[in-house]
Amino acid sequence: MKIPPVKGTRDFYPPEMARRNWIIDGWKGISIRNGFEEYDGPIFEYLKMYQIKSGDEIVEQLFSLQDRGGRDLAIRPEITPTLARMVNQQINALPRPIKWFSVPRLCRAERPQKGRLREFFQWNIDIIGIDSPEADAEVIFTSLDYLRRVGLTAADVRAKISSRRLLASVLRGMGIENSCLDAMYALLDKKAKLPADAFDALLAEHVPDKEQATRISDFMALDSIDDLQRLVSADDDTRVAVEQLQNVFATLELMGVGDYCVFDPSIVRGLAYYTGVVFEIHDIVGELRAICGGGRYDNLLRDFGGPSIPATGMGMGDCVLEILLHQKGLLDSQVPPRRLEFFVACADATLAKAMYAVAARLRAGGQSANFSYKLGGLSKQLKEASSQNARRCIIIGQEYVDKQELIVKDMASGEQSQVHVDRFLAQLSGT
RNA sequence: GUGAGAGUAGCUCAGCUGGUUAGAGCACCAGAUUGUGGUUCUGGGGGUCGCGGGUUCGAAUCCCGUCUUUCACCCCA
Repeated sequence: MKIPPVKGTRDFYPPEMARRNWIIDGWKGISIRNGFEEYDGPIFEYLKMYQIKSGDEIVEQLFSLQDRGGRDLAIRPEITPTLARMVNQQINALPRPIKWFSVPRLCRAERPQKGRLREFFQWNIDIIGIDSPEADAEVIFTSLDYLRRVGLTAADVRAKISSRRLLASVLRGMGIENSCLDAMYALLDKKAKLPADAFDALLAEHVPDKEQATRISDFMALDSIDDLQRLVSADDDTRVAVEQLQNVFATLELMGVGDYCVFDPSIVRGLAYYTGVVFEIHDIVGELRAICGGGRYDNLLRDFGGPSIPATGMGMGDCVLEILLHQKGLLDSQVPPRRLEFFVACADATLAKAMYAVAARLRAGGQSANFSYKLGGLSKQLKEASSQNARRCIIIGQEYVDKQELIVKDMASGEQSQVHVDRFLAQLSGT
């Protein structure tokens, strides 16, 4: 019976595994050089944990199960709740600031489409315990630091930055009721996806007052925070939000990634827990869904039963990133190919015992080494060595029987030399 | 959950308005090559044409259903 792979999952054959490792190793390396420490949690949690902030609709998007004790569990669709739980658990013992990263494997029972699968990896970085805009800037910087590192320039990607706090105060300043804010967020979030006239039509539907709609539309058209003052009445709340954003942009400029960044009021982000700065990084054409997104969530730890501690963070999935890197020719050109240090071959089947022994001695010395199971001709063995991308071939022939000497062949240049086996191994471990 | 497209070898695909034994390239295996690889040449294995039903003398081809997949909508932590 042939069993197909599960919908929305991927098999990682060696070439795909090499890509995945390259991406994940890159994430980890960038996290560490930006001063983050790695953590992880279990791949399932209580189902309740994901209902706290998102309600029951989210349950349909979860892979949930009941264990034998009747506990309702869910495979993690995100790691932020786990992070909140872990931090709350040891909050008094943890030195601040908490700068942590993780690369969890996540599952969501959504219908798969381009850049979205049911199982994926997501790089998460979070800074907990700091409420200043510099922390938001650092999260954005670290995201860009990775993208820059893998070869994406300001001509390829754009960090679009806004603020929930700004949005709320501006909309309130325009006379939108507090109770309508969530509906407005959902609407404004669609702006980038819709043609201009379709958006205006939708806006008119939700905001019957023409003047109000025009002001919102004008606000949404801004691409610089400096132009903001002219359009909105600068009450205290707005002023603070603007200052924070200016601070974020100034810091990003100082850190050298200013040209990647732009103010974009249409960045709202889906879920309700964001409280301040929010951002998404997109491909510049806007053809793909967001490469990553994040922002400030100052209430989440409290919502999970802990003290009120500010936090800001980001998540970047591997699916969209991989599509973009592939499109830009930055994937296969950078993923390291399979490499084997040594392939040990023998000129004659009677020398096989020596071949195994030499291969084992190489391995004991920390070198990767293979040999052929088929004791065919030398030509066959070299062919196999070639297909495994071996750097050097060790050929065991009559010289080995006579004088314990190996032939060492450099596969790139074709040059070969003859050397005593003990001296060769000693040289290898010496360097 | 809604809508549209696609399923032929491991992969990318060809296969006319239904007609003998279903093809190519790449990949894989073997030989040319019994002490020297990458190139080349020759040969080989591999298919219940997604599955089930229907129409027909005859179906990879037409019809219905179903599954899978891709894309879009909803949603997007």
